[in-house]
Amino acid sequence: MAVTIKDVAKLAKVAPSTVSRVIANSPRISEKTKKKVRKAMEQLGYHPNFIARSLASQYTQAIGLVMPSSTDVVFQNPFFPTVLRGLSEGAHENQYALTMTTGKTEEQIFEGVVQMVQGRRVDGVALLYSKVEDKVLTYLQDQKFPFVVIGKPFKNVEEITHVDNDNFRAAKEATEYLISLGHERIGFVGGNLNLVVTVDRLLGYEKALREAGISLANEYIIHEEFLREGGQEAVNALISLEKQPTALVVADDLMALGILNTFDEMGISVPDDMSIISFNNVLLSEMSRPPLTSVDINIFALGYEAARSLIEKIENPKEPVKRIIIPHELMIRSSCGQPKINNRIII
Amino acid sequence: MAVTIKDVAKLAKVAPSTVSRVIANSPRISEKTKKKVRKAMEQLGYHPNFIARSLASQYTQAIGLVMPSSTDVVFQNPFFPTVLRGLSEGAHENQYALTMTTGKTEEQIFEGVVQMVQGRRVDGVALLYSKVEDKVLTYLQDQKFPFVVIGKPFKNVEEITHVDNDNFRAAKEATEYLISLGHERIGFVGGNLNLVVTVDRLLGYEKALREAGISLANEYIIHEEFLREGGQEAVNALISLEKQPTALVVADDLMALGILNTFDEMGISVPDDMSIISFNNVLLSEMSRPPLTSVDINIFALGYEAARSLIEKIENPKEPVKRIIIPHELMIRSSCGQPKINNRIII
DNA sequence: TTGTACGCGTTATCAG
DNA sequence: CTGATAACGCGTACAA
Repeated sequence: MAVTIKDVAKLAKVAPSTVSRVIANSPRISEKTKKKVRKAMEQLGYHPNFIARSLASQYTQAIGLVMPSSTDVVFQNPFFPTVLRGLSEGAHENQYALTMTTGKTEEQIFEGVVQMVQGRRVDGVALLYSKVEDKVLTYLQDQKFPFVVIGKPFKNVEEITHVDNDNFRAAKEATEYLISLGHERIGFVGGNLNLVVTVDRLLGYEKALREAGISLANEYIIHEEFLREGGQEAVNALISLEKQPTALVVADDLMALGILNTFDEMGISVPDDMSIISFNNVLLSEMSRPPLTSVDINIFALGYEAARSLIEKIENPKEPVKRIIIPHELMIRSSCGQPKINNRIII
Repeated sequence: MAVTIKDVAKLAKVAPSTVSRVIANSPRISEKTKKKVRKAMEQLGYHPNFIARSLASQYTQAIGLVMPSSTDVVFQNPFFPTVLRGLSEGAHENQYALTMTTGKTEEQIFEGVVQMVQGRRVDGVALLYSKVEDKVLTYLQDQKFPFVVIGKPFKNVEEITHVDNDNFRAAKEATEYLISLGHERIGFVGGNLNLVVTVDRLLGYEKALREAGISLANEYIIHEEFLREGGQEAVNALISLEKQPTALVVADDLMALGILNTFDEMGISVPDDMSIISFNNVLLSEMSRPPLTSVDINIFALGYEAARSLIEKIENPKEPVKRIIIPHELMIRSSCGQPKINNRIII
């Protein structure tokens, strides 16, 4: 059996409770005994047992991460390693551990969350996605269990602490950028409409067009699952139109890659024949040909702030609901070509 | 406070220990009392407290995942979401939870592992990487703590349970494939030599050349950090050679993407002027232009089997050391062109 | 400033 | 088949 607080106490000739207080660095212990106890801990190679501590103190110093369905293509997105990194850093800085749960079906995920929460395995939960009508979210609200969502909650936005980008504005700006380049027939390719982020970006796109006096065309708006196949189908639909768009707002870098590919196979040149702007600015977006103009949403910060705000909420339950908006930034590369109007390049 | 085993006991009019046995589904409890107790649990919405259970039973039903340094570019690799998926599934099937730890520096990672292990937060640990001289690995061995590594351990291969591909053979076959296509000047671009996988693949490459009677050329072997910049520098070095290689074995898909890009910028055509074969077959390898011929190493299976074998080891400490080799498969796409000898395409 | 004693929610041992 | 009772390792009133 491992060395416990009692062993340390015995060696240091103090009571176990004293050792406990030294660990907690209680100010009511004299420096002298602290030194003595610490030396004993050192000698024995003592490490506190988190489990026992959790049971006694009723908190675990761990936060639970809920990932989207692992079968979902979204899961393959480089987005996740990056949020994880942010969450990990935010958690680490506050000495919190990370426990994650996934599942193939929604039901499995839900079960996993219930286990984490009811089993008291974690002090709080971070949802790494946001979709409409989410059972998990409702459950957490009912339980009044501390949680934060990365992305914008589908409803009750005012009551749920969340970390998000202003995706509406980001999409609006992206679209406006295309408009400023002289485009008027602009298409939108989005992912699953169940994801709130898709909706937000769609709305921003529409708003920009409306403000510019460009009428919306339903056939310019397409939704496909993220990634490769999605890209292909989207392109086919778009290309078969009589009046083809000259530019595309694509809701995700990976999907944009797929689209880029399909265009290439069809001999359609990006950006000469078609401009593309997308979102997330994952590492790959600068590795494509042409490199993608993409809206950087600062994924790392999303994770980092999520961890921080969640921990804040855990440690101070009275903390008010917060909405943290991470700034975005348009990264201009080559997929929209040089700025031009009437085919004349502007300098 | 949440509902406990005692509350259930009271309602069902039995002793707490009986409830505990019902939870464990002990065969020594009559069906009648089981029913009665279960009904009470249902009524009260009882969920067992994992923490308390862990303390009493000395096992946590959780496994710890150790990721490589989060600052490392490797971390961005789509490899990780996929192993995670495998691990998650393997763990889930056995009702194990997943706890992860990362860190910016090696020291941080090490600390995290010590916390997990000594803090008794997990029953076993999976290392999601394998590098030379790893402090973490040594520590786990010293502690005789159950663990498994994904990849091949640097040393003591016979004493460490691990899940790996036969990267030596995979690289040999990949190289042989290029040779069979008529190539003789074949370069190798690998990542960090601290990673065992890099070494294995390099050795396989060399073996294939030797067996084919092709002499090794040092200037054909390049090591760069994975990913974009690495690709560029590698290409520059290769291109400036008097006798340029006609084909490249690249140790990672992402790096191959970077290389592909650089070639494109330089006006060098893949596969016409240069063939490329790489490893891992991540989703992106089919999305590049040209789509990459890549060795599929079945990343999901790596994770899945790692979880399974780790859990096996946890639940049966006498389990012998195991080496699990996941089969690989060459996915032929377009980056090596059509098979040809002496410039004549074979059909 | 330190020690004693109890409780956290379970499992496990030992009677019965 | 079931019920007391004692751990598990630590935190914390309360007492000293």
